Amino acid sequence: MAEREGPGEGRSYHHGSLRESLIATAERLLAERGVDGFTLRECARRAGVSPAAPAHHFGNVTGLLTAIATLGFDGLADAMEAGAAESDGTPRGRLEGIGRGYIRFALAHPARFRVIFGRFPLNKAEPRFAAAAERAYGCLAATIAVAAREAGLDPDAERAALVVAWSTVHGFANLVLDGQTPFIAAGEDREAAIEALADRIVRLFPAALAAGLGGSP
Amino acid sequence: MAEREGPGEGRSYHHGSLRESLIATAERLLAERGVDGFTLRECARRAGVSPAAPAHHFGNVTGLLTAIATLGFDGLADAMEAGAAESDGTPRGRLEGIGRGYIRFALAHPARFRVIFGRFPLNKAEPRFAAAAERAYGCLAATIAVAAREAGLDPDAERAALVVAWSTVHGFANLVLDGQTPFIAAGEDREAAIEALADRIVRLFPAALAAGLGGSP
DNA sequence: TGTACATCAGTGAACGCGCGTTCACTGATGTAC
DNA sequence: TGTACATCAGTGAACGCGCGTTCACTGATGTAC
Repeated sequence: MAEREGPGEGRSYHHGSLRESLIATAERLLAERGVDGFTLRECARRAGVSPAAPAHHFGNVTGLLTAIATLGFDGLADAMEAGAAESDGTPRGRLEGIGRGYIRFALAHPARFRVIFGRFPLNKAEPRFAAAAERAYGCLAATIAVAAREAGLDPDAERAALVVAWSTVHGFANLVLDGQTPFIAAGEDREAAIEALADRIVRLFPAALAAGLGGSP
Repeated sequence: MAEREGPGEGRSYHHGSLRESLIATAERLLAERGVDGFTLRECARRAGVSPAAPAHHFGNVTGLLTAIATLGFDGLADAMEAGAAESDGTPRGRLEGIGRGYIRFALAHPARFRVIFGRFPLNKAEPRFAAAAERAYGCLAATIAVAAREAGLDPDAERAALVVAWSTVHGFANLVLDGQTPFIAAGEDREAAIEALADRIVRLFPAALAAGLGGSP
């Protein structure tokens, strides 16, 4: 993955895997410097390549970001499916599992997560991108649908359940990624606290949903 | 507020309220164009003023953003307090109220909300900014503390309750602001759907929290 | 009520910079015969 | 197995642009006497 960053040492004329290398570099740059500070030239520089090289693979900056976003939606769907597969297989267990997967993915791949949900210029008509986005959302919706059927929710309540579940994991991921964690004490082990909180959130929300949605006026 | 945008028509040499005008312009620009597309020069241009003028009021771009963020935290605290004041006054009611206020603020002032939580360059040591930030967080924490005491939560559970509540409203606000609302049908009245969902979320979460947190292993 | 003068709040030209993209090019690769 | 040649994947210089900030300046305002 970091195979050919920085110029020099044994370069041949052809890079060999510039496409992948540029994506990896772009992700690192986004994670480090945020939305600003991300430039195509800087990506090229870090990949040890001339500023014109990326155009051969991505056309322009939107193309590169769209490639990252596609990886993002696919990875998000994978992570949610993996989370569901780890669960006990019950509708609630699977709901908990996709929540776990969602948070795990966001924290493991901040750049992909941000590119998906921030308002970056993306080529949303690109077929692989559109397919990946639909797959990720479909995974969430299907899992909620099963849990909602089990809980006997009407369509309005089902939609509210989806929005609450999604909002909760999405909000938590964003707060952590944006460093908005005043609830973690100064001396505390940050990593451990985040993991424990994620676990509590995720164990909580399917039960809370079913309970709360059942009996509200 | 839009009193003196665009040059011409009756300008005197002195603007009169350039500071306020620049803040308003910057917010509009941020809401329109997002993080990129926001530049100090464009603000000055829209305020009908030379590119050097903002420096007299804000020093530099970080100063302007910090001023917006200060308004943001103060407005967020105000909105939460107003939400709590509208409630029935019970701990759960007040918790529901601050959630309502949080969402209301975020949707009404997208730029302020984003500047607070995005990773913009801010002068966090600026006293008024720091005070506003602390006030907003304090409002959330105090309301949760009362509700947690009533529900008999231990400190770990109280913290989880805070994080869940905050995450939920924060996540919903972000999804809506980022246009990530595939759960709203194409033909549907978007405004109305968002309001109805916000209402359901907010009515749900205090009850769900108390129920869910009580009996988890 | 006037007047001198300090201070405030703007101007506009200029700076150096890094950006995305284009262009004609060239070295490397792979394929047809 | 060789060889001609098309295609691929890079180079590096150049373009025009808009940016944040600086600078010396000037018009307007407000205050002391």
